[in-house]
Amino acid sequence: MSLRHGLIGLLAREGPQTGYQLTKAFDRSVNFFWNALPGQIYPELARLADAGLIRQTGSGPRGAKKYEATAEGIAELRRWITENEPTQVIRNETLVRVFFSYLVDPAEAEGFLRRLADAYRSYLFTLEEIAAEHVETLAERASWLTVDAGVRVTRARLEWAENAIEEVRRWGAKRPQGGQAPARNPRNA
Amino acid sequence: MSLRHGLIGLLAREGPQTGYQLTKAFDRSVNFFWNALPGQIYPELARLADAGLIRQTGSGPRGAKKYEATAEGIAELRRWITENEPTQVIRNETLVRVFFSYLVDPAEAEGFLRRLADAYRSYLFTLEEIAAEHVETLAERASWLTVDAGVRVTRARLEWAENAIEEVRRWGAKRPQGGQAPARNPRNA
DNA sequence: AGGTGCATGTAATTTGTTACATGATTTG
DNA sequence: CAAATCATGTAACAAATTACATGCACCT
Repeated sequence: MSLRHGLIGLLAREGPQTGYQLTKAFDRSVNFFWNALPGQIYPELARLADAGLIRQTGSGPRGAKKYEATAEGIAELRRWITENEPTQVIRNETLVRVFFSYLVDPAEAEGFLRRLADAYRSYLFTLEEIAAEHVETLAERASWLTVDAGVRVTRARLEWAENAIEEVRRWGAKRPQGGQAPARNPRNA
Repeated sequence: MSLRHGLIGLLAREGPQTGYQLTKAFDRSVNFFWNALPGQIYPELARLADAGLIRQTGSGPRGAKKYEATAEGIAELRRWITENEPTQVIRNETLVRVFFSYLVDPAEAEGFLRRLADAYRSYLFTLEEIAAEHVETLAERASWLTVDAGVRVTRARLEWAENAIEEVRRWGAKRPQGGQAPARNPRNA
């Protein structure tokens, strides 16, 4: 689990924050590679404070609690960053769909891939803009590395999708295989 | 959630199976992009049967239940494959580590990236072997597309990691920033 | 016949999502 | 001051992981 480490890290990186500020900070940075919603962040902050990895330093406007990372929290974060790689979780819904896409009308599969390619293109554009921003501190350089990873991977995915569209177009001639013939109009299914 | 769809799909693709056979089939195919353990698969099969998306057709050796996909199940799978893309979940622990890697000794960060690059290299090798296998049916072609996605993305990640190693080497000269100075020997932390 | 591993499953726990409740602040 | 929206949180639920229990089947 890296939500806890992401939270400690953001506190270490950007100073004392309230839960709300952290959800915003998540959106702007870590959220590119780790999603988290308020409903998970608030309880996790309470648990982290219990565990002594973060500490409440004061209060914000409306009963808000400001937290900061403790030395123990930062030590734990450091330990986690360099610990042995756990067998990593792979969870890619898109590829599950593609794996079974031979079951649907090739035109629908193609449409799906086109929408996907569009999404990759616009995401790539966003990432490239961020990657072009000026970078100075070590923290910014580390952050830039994650953006660069996003750029390279998204580029690869886009090229893949464009290729896959061509491949699926070639399926157009044949009937889809397996199971019953797909409904031409899914609304009636 | 695509576990349920993965299970229906494997039953549709490879005929009636027991839970155990499905966990094996998972390992060989879908597992490359969607992890699932027996502890999740068995209960899910029971739920799918309840919902009428799969059906028990017979029994295997030791009280094992053989399932097959029903027409309803396949219809649901088709519907899901082409439905509008849900805002996709991003969850990449590696990048969380890299984002905060400026907190640790650059030598440790470099070591982490080197192990990562090694893992990518051997994974890439595996995928390239699979991609070179002979492909014939539509189902195999769809499967090949997912392997090709893996190859391209892993190649991009490997190139990224090799680049990132060079970048992190440049950090070596400077002190790590933020928080307290990292312990040189994490065992004493 | 007894030991080993195969195969199926359950239970407890953790993690993550969704929906909602509440009050505080700002804006018109 | 009323309406909108900001901000914090909880509760109910769903999904996923881990650890474990059980018993069959095969081999020697």
